[in-house]
Amino acid sequence: MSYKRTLITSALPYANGPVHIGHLAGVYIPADIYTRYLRLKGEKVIHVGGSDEHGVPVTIRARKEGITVQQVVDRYHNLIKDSFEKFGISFDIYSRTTSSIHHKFASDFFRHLYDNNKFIEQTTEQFYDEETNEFLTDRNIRGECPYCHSQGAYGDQCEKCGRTLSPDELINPYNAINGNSLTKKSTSHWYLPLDQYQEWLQKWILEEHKEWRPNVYGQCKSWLDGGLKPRAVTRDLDWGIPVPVEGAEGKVLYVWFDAPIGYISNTKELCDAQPEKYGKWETWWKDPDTRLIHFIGKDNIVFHCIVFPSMLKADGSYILPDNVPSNEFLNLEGDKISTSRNWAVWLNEYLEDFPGKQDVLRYVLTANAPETKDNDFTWSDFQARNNNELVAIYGNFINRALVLTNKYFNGQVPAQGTLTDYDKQTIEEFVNIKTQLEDLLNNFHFRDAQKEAMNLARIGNKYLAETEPWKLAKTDLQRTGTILNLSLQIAANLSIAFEPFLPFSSAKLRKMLLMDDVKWDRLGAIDILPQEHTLGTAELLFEKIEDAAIQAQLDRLARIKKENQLAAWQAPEIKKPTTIDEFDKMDIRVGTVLECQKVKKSDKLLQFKIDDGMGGRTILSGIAQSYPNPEELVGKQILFIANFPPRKMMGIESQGMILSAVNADNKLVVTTVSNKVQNGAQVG
RNA sequence: CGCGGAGUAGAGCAGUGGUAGCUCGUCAGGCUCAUAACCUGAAGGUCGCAGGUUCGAUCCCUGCCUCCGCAACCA
Repeated sequence: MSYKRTLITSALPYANGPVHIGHLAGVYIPADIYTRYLRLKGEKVIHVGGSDEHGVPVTIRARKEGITVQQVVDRYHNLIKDSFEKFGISFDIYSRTTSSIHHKFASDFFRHLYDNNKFIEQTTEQFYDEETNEFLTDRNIRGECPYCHSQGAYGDQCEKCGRTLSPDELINPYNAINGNSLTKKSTSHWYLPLDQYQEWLQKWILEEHKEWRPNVYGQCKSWLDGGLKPRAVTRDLDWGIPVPVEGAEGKVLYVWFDAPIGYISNTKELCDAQPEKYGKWETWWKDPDTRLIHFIGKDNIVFHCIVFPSMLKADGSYILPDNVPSNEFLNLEGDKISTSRNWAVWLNEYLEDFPGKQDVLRYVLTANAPETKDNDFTWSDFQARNNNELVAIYGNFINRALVLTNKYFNGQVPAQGTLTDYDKQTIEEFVNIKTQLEDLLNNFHFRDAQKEAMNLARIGNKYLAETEPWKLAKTDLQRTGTILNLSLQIAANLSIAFEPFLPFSSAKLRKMLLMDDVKWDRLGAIDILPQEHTLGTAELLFEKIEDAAIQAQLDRLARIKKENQLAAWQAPEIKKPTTIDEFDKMDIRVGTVLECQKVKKSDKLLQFKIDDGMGGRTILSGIAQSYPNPEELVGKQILFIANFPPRKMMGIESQGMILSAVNADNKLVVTTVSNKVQNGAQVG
């Protein structure tokens, strides 16, 4: 397969929140590694990205926060763009779907298909809110479930009984956002008849792209086997790109129709701005010598492999994706990453907490990339990979080589004398690194490729350990020089090999080596640094990350988890009906805590001494785990049941039961009175 | 319900119809130039469960279990 240029796209992040490590691991780091790799090889390549700013969720968010939709997308577009820049995600252009170029382009794209009869028009009855003048999506309609009759079932599914529903089945449907009741209104939309592309897609994907990753291929096969149906490409909304057809007021292009067109319009924006550098946008999208690669997450497979190619095919003048490397998902500390639950490591926050450590996150996310299945990100793994791999293996090797050179050769590259058999054996181990890396990178195996690069540092450490130049320096300075020369050549190789993965560190290393140029072709060579070349100032390539920094992150997550638990809490169901007579049998009293301490050898029991106004009593209560400092209860007036029969626990007699509330986190909270009352006062 | 992906050493992950691998962690030894880093070696697995095909299955087939996605502000 030969090609002249490569067009790389990264999934457009939705401008409804900051980006997090899942986005980075799933899409942007692999895309960036691949882009940097091709650039390093001197190939023609552009990397196109941008924010997806249409669709319903941004409008909901704006309404919730009382700001305009434009303000929402501006805020997050800028935040996202800034995060990408700081992490070195090297886009040639990062634009947005609200740009005027995109609006015009997407509009023209639609119109062109429309004029060529590529759409079918269908009229359906849909639920409508007369007050807000809007049609509702299935998910925003709620009502009574027709099967289990629970309230609040969604238009697509009942949470209670799990049945799949359609909005028509709901009893008394209402708007989930404002509670308004709904009426039915007919509306017409344009559909892309995917069924007409079925046969063509089957041949194109199932026969001609068997090399796609199993998850991608399998997902496509599943959709194709199920039979494709026409898919709506317009929506009744006021936020988006107006449908460029007479009489289509109030309708916009469906966000999934306009977003991928953003890849094209952003390319156009780039090329129009710098035609001398990038040429014509059509070259990137219509010349069969261009190779198109989409980097996406697994939730986007169907749109990039089925829908968008069908759109391009419908137009007829575009090339199609050559590969769609899709990653699975990254979890965080065992739980699914979630924007709404704030369960994420946000890039903007990471940059504040770990300034200058972008490469550490890049390294960890690549080392543990979810290439074949969902993976887990943990902070302890993050720390371990930094301290044990980046610092101990890579950084340490560089430091050893430089310190030794400074010590014995005043920071000048010594001459490479006669090579011993062991030298040759070592060279043999990494001379093929270029081919190995290329094989892995060409096939999108970034995790393995990075491991291969790290292996070079291991080879370096081993070489120093075996040859022991610090000993030889006393007897044979010439041999010492050869060893250090070779070590420095390995260091120079490392800066090239890691360039796609850890661009900031590679630049830093080149500065330390005063190595001005980096060429992929030189990878594997042992004469990158010339004899007597003067090295720059040595500094540490990576720094250790202390436990305290990791603990701070874990504490933050624990706090969020607790907040979520409280937010998600629902009151338990009311018990069976009882009577006032039953209640009256309980003699509930107020008493003041005189003493409170843990019962020895018990995990759960606290021993209370209570002033009950009748000479005092001892009560045991199983709440020790909720009160690590029991003395804080001393002096409080609490409620207790006074007429339970005494009961021995852990050898102590308990004369009653203290009343506690069970909180959302299952912690028990002792009940008390709002004003001071006499001890022994009755409650009823 | 269905469809797709996944389940392999304490942790995180590769891999293959024929002796099960990598990184980290653990343990032992070596080294001391280096950010107490580095090097060598060892221990540690009925490859989710149950059947089947095969001379032989972790791999292929069937069934089941669990997790994730398709499908709620998600890459």
